[in-house]
Amino acid sequence: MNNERNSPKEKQRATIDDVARASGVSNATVSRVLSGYEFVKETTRARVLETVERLGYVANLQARSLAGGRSQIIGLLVPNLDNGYVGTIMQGIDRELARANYDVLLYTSHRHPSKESFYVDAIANGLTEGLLLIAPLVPSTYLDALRGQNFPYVLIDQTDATENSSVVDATNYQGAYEATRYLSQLGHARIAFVTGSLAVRSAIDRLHGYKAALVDCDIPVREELIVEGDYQQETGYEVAKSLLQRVNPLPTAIFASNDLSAFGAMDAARECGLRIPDDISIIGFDDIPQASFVYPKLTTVRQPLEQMGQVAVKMLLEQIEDQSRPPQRVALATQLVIRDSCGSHHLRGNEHEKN
Amino acid sequence: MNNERNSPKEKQRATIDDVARASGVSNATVSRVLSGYEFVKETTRARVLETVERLGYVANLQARSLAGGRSQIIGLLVPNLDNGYVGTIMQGIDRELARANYDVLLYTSHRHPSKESFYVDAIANGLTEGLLLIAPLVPSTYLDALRGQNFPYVLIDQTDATENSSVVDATNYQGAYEATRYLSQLGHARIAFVTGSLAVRSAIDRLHGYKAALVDCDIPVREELIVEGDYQQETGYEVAKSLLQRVNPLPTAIFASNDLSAFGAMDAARECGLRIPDDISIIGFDDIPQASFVYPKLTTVRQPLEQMGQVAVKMLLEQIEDQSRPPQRVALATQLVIRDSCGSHHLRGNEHEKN
DNA sequence: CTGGTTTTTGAAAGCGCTTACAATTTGATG
DNA sequence: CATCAAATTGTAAGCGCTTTCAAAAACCAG
Repeated sequence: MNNERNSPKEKQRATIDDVARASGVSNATVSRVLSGYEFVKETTRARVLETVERLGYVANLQARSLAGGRSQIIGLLVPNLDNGYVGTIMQGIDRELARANYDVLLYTSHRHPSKESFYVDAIANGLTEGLLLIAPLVPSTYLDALRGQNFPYVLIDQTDATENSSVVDATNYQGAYEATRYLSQLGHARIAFVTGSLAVRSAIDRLHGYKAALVDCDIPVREELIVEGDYQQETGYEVAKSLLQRVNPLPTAIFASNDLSAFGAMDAARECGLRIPDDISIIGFDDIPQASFVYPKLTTVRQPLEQMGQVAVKMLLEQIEDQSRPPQRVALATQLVIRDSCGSHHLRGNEHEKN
Repeated sequence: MNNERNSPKEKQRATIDDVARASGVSNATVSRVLSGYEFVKETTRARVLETVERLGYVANLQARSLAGGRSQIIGLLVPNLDNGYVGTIMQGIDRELARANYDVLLYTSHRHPSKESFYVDAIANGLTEGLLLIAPLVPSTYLDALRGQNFPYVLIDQTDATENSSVVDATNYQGAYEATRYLSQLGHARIAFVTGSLAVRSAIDRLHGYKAALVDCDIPVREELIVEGDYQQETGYEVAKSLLQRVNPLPTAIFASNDLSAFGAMDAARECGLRIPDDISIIGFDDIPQASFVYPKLTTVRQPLEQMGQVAVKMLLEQIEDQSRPPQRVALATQLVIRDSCGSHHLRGNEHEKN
């Protein structure tokens, strides 16, 4: 039974036919065994599996998916990778995907800044079965295209108020509301706010939450205390700095729309000689890993980032399974995480909370 | 010419045959046009391209790579994603890959903690043309397997002292040497050192560089000033804290093996009531994005992370092009980046450098 | 045993593309 | 205009797998 006619150089990888031959069945049977088809005799199944093991056979993905099977790959479009935000979401995505035995084809949204639609086309046309978009800055024409092809996708922390898309995000409005009320309860009345990029939905929601809470707490909304950032640390630093130099009297608290901005604000405050939280309280949003490692530890509104990733994957897989499933929107609850960066405004000095 | 027999539900995607038919040539010709084959008549090429455009045709990757073409995909194995380190390298990888029109299949190394070899098998067998491994913790059996298959791969910031592998890293020894000497020149003689995981090559090299510099500066190497970390911020915090509580007299400087550890050390120092850099200097390694945004801005040894990613990609692509190309090792130069976290030990007080 | 079911398998037709190899055109030369 | 080489295009054989469809085996009641 000598089927070895490999080239001398490199040993050929075993194909399904090799396995079939070696276990004395047809390739169809091997295929059935491998895809968990029900009606295969137990002994045959065992024999095939043994051969697979022995030959170290691994199915060729391209062939499999070409032939109509699944590629077991989903696409993931991310805006960047240099801070923990996206990474944390990806952690959740990865975990859930591993469970379902899927792999990830990674796309960075800045790659083809010009011909974006072509890009998405390529994604949807490639071997991915579905697409996950994290905080996409993509124009909605993108999504229209995907929807047009009935291609499964889920938005995570989405930008657009796109209808008809499945999306997972957090309760941005409520989170911001609570954070603001928390500051108010600590006695703060001059609460500055650093927004995110206002092109982005979450940023707007957080801003609304902030304002609503002020109103409910009988604190006037003062526009000069609201400055526009873009979720970047550096920008957070800059706008906070200029805010602190410009406004008089100083705010006693700064609410930054995300942790990165909050870090920037912390630096700005310190550079202005303000102690945190003694002279000024700072609160963030997201609770990225670094939040608990800056000094002082940042009080922030936690977004369940990992969980968001997981939920998104589940939704996507369901959609892949049943393409007719209507779009779903899920907003996961945020949670105020009290650490050390906020102090009471009544008890100024050093009696701020620690935990 | 009615070839439309699509199911009513979803519009079928155009295939190469559709394009061929629509432009009155054979699919072989279309294929030639698309793969840039030389001997195609200009007018034909134009006609085909026009049709491609019109039909919005995008080649099916699976089919293409099955048929022996390239998949234009490489695998990327990363240890984690929640700090900027890996992300920054990926930025470089992505940029270079985009240039060559490749995509990335992302693998996280923690996914199949048990059957790792199977995992790598699957990678090498899948549709990737090559593999990039960032700071892999993989046992060398992994690599043996890859090498056995003559599968192209490049290690970035590698763990093992594996021979016969292409690897890209930075001049860890020299970087650590310089940083230490810098501290010495500032007048420090009690310089503590927080290592990385000593299972990792870079950590060992940095430790060696530190020690060598001490020797060259006539400073005795004192083991009690060397504590073992693992490149994590939290661990950096813990070991630095216990160091500061244990050692007397206190070190006047801490050299942490990476920025994350340095951030941890900064927190620990502050909690011990030490001012940075007035009471204690802290220096890191890596220069991840956050380094310039912590307070005070971290003086550190810059690793050209993006560039490392780019170089690795170039090497990998070369290897894919010419599989017989022998492994290459490249160490990119590190560079001391002086910011605000180190002060002179002679001029204590507030005359530390700023830039 | 026999006829009818139910299980289990195999044969063969693609999936969409690349790539020899062969056929056809075109062009240049004598 | 015939001839030969070069340029251009078409034909057809897979790549490795899934999946009908139908045949072969196995099983059961009568």
